Amino acid sequence: MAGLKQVQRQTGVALWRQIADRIREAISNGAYDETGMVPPETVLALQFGVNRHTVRSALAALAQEGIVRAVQGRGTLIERKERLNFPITRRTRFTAGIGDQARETRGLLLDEAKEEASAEIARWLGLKPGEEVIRLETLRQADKRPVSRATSWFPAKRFAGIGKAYRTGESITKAFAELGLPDYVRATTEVTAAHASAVDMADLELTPGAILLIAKAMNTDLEGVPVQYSISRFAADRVQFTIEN
Amino acid sequence: MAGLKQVQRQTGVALWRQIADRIREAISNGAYDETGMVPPETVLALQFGVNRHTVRSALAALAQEGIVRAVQGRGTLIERKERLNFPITRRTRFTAGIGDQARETRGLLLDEAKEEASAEIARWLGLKPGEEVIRLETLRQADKRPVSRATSWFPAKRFAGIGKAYRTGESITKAFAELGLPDYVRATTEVTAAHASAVDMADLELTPGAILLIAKAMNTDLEGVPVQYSISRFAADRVQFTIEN
DNA sequence: TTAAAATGTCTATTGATATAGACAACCATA
DNA sequence: TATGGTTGTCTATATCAATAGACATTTTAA
Repeated sequence: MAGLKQVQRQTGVALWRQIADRIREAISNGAYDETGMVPPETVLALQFGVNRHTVRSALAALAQEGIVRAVQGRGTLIERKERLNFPITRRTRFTAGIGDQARETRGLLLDEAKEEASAEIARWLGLKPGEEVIRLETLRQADKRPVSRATSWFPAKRFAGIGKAYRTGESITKAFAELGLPDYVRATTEVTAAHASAVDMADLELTPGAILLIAKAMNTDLEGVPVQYSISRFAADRVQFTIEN
Repeated sequence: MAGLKQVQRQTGVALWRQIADRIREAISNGAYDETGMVPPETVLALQFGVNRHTVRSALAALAQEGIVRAVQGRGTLIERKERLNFPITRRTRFTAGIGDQARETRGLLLDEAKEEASAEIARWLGLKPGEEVIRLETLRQADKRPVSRATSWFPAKRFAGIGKAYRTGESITKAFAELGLPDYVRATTEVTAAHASAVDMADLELTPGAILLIAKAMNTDLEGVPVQYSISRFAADRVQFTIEN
């Protein structure tokens, strides 16, 4: 552990940020579960091969995120540690998927717009380019913590009023049900990862350099007719996807 | 586009690296396919709200990676653009999954060891902790470019000699076949994303700050008996996963 | 009560990052 | 062949990132 060069210099990523990222991940993976504390600053400095002040910068950033809390004389305590699991199945649903992993889940409608389908959206929804679609911008939370930002498109003709339905039910499943679609299935999911954009960073309360897990998904009704195409961005250090075959 | 603050200051990630990451992604997404060139430095500087010299640092980094090539008087040409698609299905296979997306695929055995199963590995493989397993460290390439680094565990009793079989066949599927297992299926896949470690960075020829897509997978034989547990790390800007339900 | 161990604060110095401006070198084309 | 557009190079300056050392403050436990 100590000998391994875990951080690199002159790469455009400050050492304190590389170290903060590694510690955040170690906490997520339960590396410090025995003590509930991060190792002392001097020990970390030795492990990473940097000055103690550099480690302090990293810990300050994590404290800013609310992940750790330093107590003079005692050490640096771990405040929060979470990684939600999302099953991706033929019947993938956000709220049901979280299940008992959170006490309270919410879905907030940030924006709603009716627009003409781009070539890509039209292809996914089986429409002609230019046909009307409704776009919803939603933010999903688990226990008041933002988990994902999603952009969804629906055929406007079939799902007029889905924005209002989502706002009251706070869930796509409920909104569909209210509009006369009791059931739907996941057809395809594409998963990628990327750095967060500035807006996603703000909505998901992330720090720069943070990673997003991105799921592009298409849902159909039971006849196989596309009903929704969505691009969901998840804070990568808070979730994992599970695919059961 | 121009008004959007796409980069942030004083975050521990240098502006030139943030810009390099965004341009690399834009190239991957085909944003500059019309011209085959990156916009002029002065235009990019305006778009990102930074000095032209900062953009030049970003482009120099991308040139170092072999993604672009600057030509004095003409502009900055796009050299390489790639994003492989990996279908994750009940019959997920690396080589077959790449299909015609690459001319040549290889699988190199970096290391092989017989060890006692940890609690986690034992759980995944349905063994008792301490039972012997074989661990393979492999590097998979497509057209000479590294695509993924994988660590795999196999029950040692059943698959003695799998290291040698992999070395000759350069594929898990072939190695299984040689050891008398003609077919196997993917049981579960867990997908996460994280920053690359120093060793993965070296093996996958990545730059710091780079993102990994991580797939933890368990394969079984047709009777449902676990035959392999693996942790594969993919360079996130070179691949995407597709899940068909 | 004391000592050890931990975090907090301050000063100083060096190198990397970012901005700014000016001009050279090169390419395509009107 | 002249011109506009583009990348390449140089100098200068200000700020951030990282190291180094010293010492204060707080907690825990001997």
